[in-house]
Amino acid sequence: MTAHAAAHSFLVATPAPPPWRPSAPAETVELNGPTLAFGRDEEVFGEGESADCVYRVVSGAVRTFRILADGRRQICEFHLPGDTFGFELSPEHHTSAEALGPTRLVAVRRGALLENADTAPEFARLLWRSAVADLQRSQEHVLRLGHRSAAERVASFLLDVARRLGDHDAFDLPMSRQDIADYLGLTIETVSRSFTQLQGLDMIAVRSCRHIDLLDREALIELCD
Amino acid sequence: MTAHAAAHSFLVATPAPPPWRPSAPAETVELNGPTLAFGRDEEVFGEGESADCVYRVVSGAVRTFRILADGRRQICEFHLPGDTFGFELSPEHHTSAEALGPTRLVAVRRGALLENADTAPEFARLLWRSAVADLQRSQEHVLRLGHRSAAERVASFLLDVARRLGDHDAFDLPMSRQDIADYLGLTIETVSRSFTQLQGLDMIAVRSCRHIDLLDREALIELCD
DNA sequence: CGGCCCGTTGAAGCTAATCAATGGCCGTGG
DNA sequence: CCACGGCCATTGATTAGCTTCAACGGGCCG
Repeated sequence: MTAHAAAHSFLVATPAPPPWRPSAPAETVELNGPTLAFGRDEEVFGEGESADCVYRVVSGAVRTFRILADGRRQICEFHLPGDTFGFELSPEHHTSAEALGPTRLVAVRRGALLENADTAPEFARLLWRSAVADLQRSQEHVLRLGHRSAAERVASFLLDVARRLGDHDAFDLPMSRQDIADYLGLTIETVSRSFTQLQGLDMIAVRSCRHIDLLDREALIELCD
Repeated sequence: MTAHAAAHSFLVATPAPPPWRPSAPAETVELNGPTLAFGRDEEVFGEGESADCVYRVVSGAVRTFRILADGRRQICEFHLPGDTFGFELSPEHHTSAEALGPTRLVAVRRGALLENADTAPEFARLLWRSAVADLQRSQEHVLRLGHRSAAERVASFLLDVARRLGDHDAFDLPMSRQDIADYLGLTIETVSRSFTQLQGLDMIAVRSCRHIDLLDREALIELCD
């Protein structure tokens, strides 16, 4: 159904030479292979489509989401460079995925983990860690949504995005206010007011819509635990 | 630190004889081995403790949660019979886990997936599917929390628990109202009012605090998509 | 320069939180 | 067996915060 479906069959991912070390903070194994390119709002996969592959973000960003019966959109997760997404139990995806802007992805066939466990253990380990990492991001998102005020959700969101983009104090948000609202379970107006509020408290500076400076990380962390 | 820590070293999990079939709805591979017994509110593991094992629920139920700085408790997930929990990237657990009532668990050493991928592929596949299932439950929970009213959250929660307990119209909730509130990001009063409201709409019957009848599944499903 | 899209700001309404009190179930002890 | 006490759940009244509806502003592109 999707334009890139035919490309999947010859996509490969090979383990890199250095051995895996348990304490290494950065990935020591990389996925290589041809990348798929997507433009802004372009669909990677749709809800109900066959889930043949999982995807690793090389550059850009992706949202996975579901459209509810009343038309509201809930974004399950944003996937940033290094993240892997699309893990499914069933043969079909139960979310849709779209690129936020120009994005490059590597696709990996489902089942590659178990098939390669003996011949390429580092590769299997990487896929395993990717799935567990995806699980942990989802659990953190639950903590972000449960019984928390709008400002707390936005503060937690900004700290999370900053960390995942390299942990700098200044960064560009890859997503719109509407995306953030649909991610945090708020309205676009409430998100906007929360940005203004955090700026008034000198915790952040909003240099432009997308460009954020974290001025007081301690205060932001305290705000959301 | 925990009372059962010494037992972990000799816990085993062996694949069952029947071969794995992709389309089988029920698990065709089972984890066997000694079970750990827990009483009501007893701790399985605590936040920050070493994460040596993952756990499969044999009977009873478990909550995983975090205590926030202001004292509020966010329950990340309830784990019912057949569910596996405790997957971690880091060497330590980042949530705590407690039994809701009398509960039996099987513990599986971390790394058992990759170690056994060649010698016991069905077992490795089961662990892999368990982790992905845990991920999917977490993602469904995000959908349950994001931008939904109290009644919608409770309806979705009841349908989910009913399905996971065998999909009968009558069942007993293994958790208290406070547990439900901390799971759905609501207060205990709002949860109680939502139960009353759903009962007034003849969608459910609350025979006792814990015993629920689903009277109109269609309406409940429509309420929460 | 003009139009459009996205984000921000303002005012009013509504939902859930909070504060407070009552009711019901169950264990213990009289 | 019944009485009492404690815990949990329910219900009521008020408050706070988010949503909704509406208007304005500012950047970007034709």
